Amino acid sequence: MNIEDIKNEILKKVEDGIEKVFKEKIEELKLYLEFPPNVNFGDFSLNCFQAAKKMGENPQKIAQLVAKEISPNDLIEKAEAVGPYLNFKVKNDVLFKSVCSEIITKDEIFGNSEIGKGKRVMVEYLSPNTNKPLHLGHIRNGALGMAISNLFEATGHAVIKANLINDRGVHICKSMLAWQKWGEGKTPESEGKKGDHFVGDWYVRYSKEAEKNENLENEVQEMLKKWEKGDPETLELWKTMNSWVYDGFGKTYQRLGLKFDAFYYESNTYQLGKDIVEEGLKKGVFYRDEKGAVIFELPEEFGRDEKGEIKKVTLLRADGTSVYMTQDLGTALLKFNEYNLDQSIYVVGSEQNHHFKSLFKILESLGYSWAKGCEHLSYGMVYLPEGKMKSREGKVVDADDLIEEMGKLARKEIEKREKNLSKEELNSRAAKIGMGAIKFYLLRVHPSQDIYFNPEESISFDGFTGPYCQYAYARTAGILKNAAVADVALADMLRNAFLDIEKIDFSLLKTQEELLLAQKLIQFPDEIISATDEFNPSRIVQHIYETAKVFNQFYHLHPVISAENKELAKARLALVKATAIALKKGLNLLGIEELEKM
RNA sequence: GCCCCCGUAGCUUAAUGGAUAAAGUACUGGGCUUCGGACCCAGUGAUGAGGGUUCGAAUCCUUCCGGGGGCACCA
Repeated sequence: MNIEDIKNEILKKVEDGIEKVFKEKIEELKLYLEFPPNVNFGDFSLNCFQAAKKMGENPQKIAQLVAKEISPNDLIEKAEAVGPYLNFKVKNDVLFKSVCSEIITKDEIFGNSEIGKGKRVMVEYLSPNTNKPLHLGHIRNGALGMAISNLFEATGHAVIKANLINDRGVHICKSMLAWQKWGEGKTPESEGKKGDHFVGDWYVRYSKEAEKNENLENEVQEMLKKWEKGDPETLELWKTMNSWVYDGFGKTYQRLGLKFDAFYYESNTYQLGKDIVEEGLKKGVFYRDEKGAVIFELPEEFGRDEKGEIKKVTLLRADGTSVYMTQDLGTALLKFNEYNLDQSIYVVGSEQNHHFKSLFKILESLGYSWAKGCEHLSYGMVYLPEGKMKSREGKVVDADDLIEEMGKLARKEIEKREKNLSKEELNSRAAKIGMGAIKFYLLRVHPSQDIYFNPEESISFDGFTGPYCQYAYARTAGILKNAAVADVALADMLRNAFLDIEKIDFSLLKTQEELLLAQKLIQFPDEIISATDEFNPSRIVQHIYETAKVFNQFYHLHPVISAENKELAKARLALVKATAIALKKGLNLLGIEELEKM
């Protein structure tokens, strides 16, 4: 019997009870079980408010009368009405056996579901510009993008992770112009610099020079026109500098554990965008204004501008050059054409809420039926202590610097505890712990929440942090490893991968900590589904943290290997194994690696 | 001017309209003869202000106060 079976069986009892007492058609009530907020309320609970509303009955009365109908059996120990709630306590041995054997049998696929089976989803994330290195905001975006992709995969969707590279435009021309003017033929190689940082330096140089020289702006516009016309020299420079950037980005992706299945380049999609604009003109969805620019009028729901006029979006400048929106139209169509998507998710900051709302409205107005599958996963800004990050002013937390810094701190902590580690082992552990801390810190709050980056808190390894959860996992690994050498019977069980789990006497598990732990494990699969539905990985963060916390409490009070007797040791070992699997799964969903030793 | 988001403990956050508002951090005090102390236990401490809807509001509506983001030819 697995967890789903238990829930279904309880629900069946409830439905039978309601049918008997109230003669109601239970199909229309759509009953479902919840998890009570407190261990003392049992393992599962039915909130009677919903049913009461539909039945026109008093929720207390429903809870009480139905409770009387449900007598204890070999599954249910107690059904109890507490106010408007109907709480269920499942027999401990059934509960522990179900959860442990299900998790251990499923192992890596524990928590997975098939609710998204047959659905194709694209997650576009990161989407960097090729004029400067990645910064803290990109790390948040990358962490979110990977976590969301992992969640959709775990719920059975076919996921395509896409990176839309913003490789053209004025901003790119700025670094190109600066290098052309003052670069003296230098390269990342000649300067011993990572390519993206090298190019970024020229972007900063441009901004500084432009303050003194207004004419530079015109030169940049000239360069952009030359680029759009396909001037060979300009294209050559563009290709060279972009290749330096990609080289640098590749290294950062690897450090961050970011993966992509598809790359889109705006230099490839803006032409398609222009075609769509032409088509929209013909259909009369857009119009040309007196200057010659192509315009879309937003509907009333978007509000009015300061003059009280309807709001507009420019789709093509009067000189025929494309804008951001032009490119996004092209890319959107390309995505759906190439991958036959059901859903297309854009992981982009909340400052672009208006842009994406407009984009989706335009696609809908053009009559694309797939437009309703477009969704903006909007996330909050990352603020530095001094204010918003501004790359033009060099006020950013550089991604590579931060990763390096976190690795250093983790290394220091490891060396405090364990000397004489090989350099490879030390660096490998430090990288996992450092990255775990950053990702956890950025994912632990709701995506829409702005983050005020607190350097001290972000580098902490104590409390509600990634390393805390990794540490709990390392403890489970320690127990499993030690059990294998300490005791023949336990070693046998581990070697057989708990094949004889049926013989374990789970009725020996009686403590509150063991029960709390089992409840956290039971709730995990539902959390994965909710986190996916809500586009909210912080639910997983919260849940694995709570699991780790309960495990630490259990660990502190109840010895496993040296338990009072061998049978109890076996049961606890199975619970530890199940916890290990769940913690690893949770961390991996967040893109955080687990460690056997820290 | 208009639109959107936010305001919970000193600080950072949590809570499908539902059970005693939950954690971390900071502060105070306690815990290693034990499978790893990056740990565990205890204490102090909160829904910006007013009005409304509801059996029930941190959550919905409204006014005010405070903070952030956005408002076509930047991305």
